[in-house]
Amino acid sequence: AGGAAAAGPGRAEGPRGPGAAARKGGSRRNAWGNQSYAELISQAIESAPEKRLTLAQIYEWMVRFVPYFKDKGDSNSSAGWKNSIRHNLSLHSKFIKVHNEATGKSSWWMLNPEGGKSGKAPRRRAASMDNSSKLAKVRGKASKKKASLQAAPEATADSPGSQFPKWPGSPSSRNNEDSDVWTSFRPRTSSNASTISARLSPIMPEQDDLPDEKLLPSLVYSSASSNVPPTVTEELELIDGLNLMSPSSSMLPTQQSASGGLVQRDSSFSLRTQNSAGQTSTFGTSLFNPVDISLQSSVNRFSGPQTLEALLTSSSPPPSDVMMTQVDPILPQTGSRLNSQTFLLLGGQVTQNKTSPVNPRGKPLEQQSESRSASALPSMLSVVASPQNTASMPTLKAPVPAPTAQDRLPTDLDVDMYMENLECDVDYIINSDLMDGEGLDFNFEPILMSRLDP
DNA sequence: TGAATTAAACATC
DNA sequence: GATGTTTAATTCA
Repeated sequence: AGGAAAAGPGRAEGPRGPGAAARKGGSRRNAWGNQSYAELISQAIESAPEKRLTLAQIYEWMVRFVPYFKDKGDSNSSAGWKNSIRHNLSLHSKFIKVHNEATGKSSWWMLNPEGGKSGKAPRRRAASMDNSSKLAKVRGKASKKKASLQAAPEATADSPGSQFPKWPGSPSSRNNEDSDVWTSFRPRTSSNASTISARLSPIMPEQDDLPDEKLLPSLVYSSASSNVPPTVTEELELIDGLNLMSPSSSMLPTQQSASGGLVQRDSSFSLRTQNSAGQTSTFGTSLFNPVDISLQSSVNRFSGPQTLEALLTSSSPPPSDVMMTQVDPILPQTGSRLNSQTFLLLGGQVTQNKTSPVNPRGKPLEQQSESRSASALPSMLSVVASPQNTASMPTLKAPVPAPTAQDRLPTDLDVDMYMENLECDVDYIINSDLMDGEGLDFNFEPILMSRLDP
């Protein structure tokens, strides 16, 4: 769940598993550290407010945030690793490709909300297929691909999951684009597609009842880009007629977070710029890491206990430091600092960075900064730091201790439950207030019940 | 043995 | 040429 990043696994717990990699004190698994390409990619995507990046942006991210690739951005030295990046994107089901009609360029790559495990796509491993079966199983890749990419979305309407609901809120989503935003899941993930789309709905418990608390964040969010003009609201509503509608305005800072992760408005803290191609680049903020992600999730879901606590008690001190981080994003000069920060996140490779105050690329940051350096400002905290999220800022201070089995002791649990209740209530309230009931059936009952169920 | 890296063939735009 | 998909060889835990 939660894609690579979020969910438990967060990574392919392969033999080299999470642990191995990250902890393997000392030795690095790869030249850049212990993270796998898939993890790096996941982080890159996660770092984008919209949780999606084009291939080129992923490359960029690598070059900017992973020292090892810093000097390997040129075409000469990049062939290899870029090939690997592409290979990984295609190979792992945790990455999904979303058609990018807006720019007419490459697709967006996102994390599969389904998690896709780090693993291999369902399809993969046709390993020992003979040619004939291979061809058959290729699922008419070529043709189909083309069809899916060019034909109207509804083309495959019947094939379960081959379709994806409109995807509003693309960073670059301009009104007209929104309507065209659709995804074309590769056959590989088609089996999940329906599920995925289903998950867009805030309440998607049925699907696999999994208490997968972390699924949502990664997907649900983007619909919300706050830059989506009110007029777009209707479109948003198309998606399951749920949560997506709030964006227009209404959401108040606190409400946002209160909406229980159903709608994450990130634009507020995302840095978004347009490059020459007119393509909007948004990068993000919260950089990586399962931890960070979970943090994000928590935030979205009302920030979890701590925040709530803070809210309720209003005793938590305004995280001034947080503010600072939030600010940094503006400057290019933060490059070095950034990097170190980044690195911290990148699997604890602090060593490497720390020592090398990186000057983010010899070249004038400006250009990049101009168009995307924003990305760089991975003030991992920004997510919460945004003014809008002020309320939840405190969360940062207490970097969510990944809930361990122990943490999940009754007591905490109770608190969580309590929180969750609040979350739902708030949600309910918000929704009712903002949506006039409009026949939207937000029935949290089941959820609550099940959660409360001892 | 499976996950991951790397290389490369091949297709599409 | 960039982007994507696949296959295969190889390494590693």
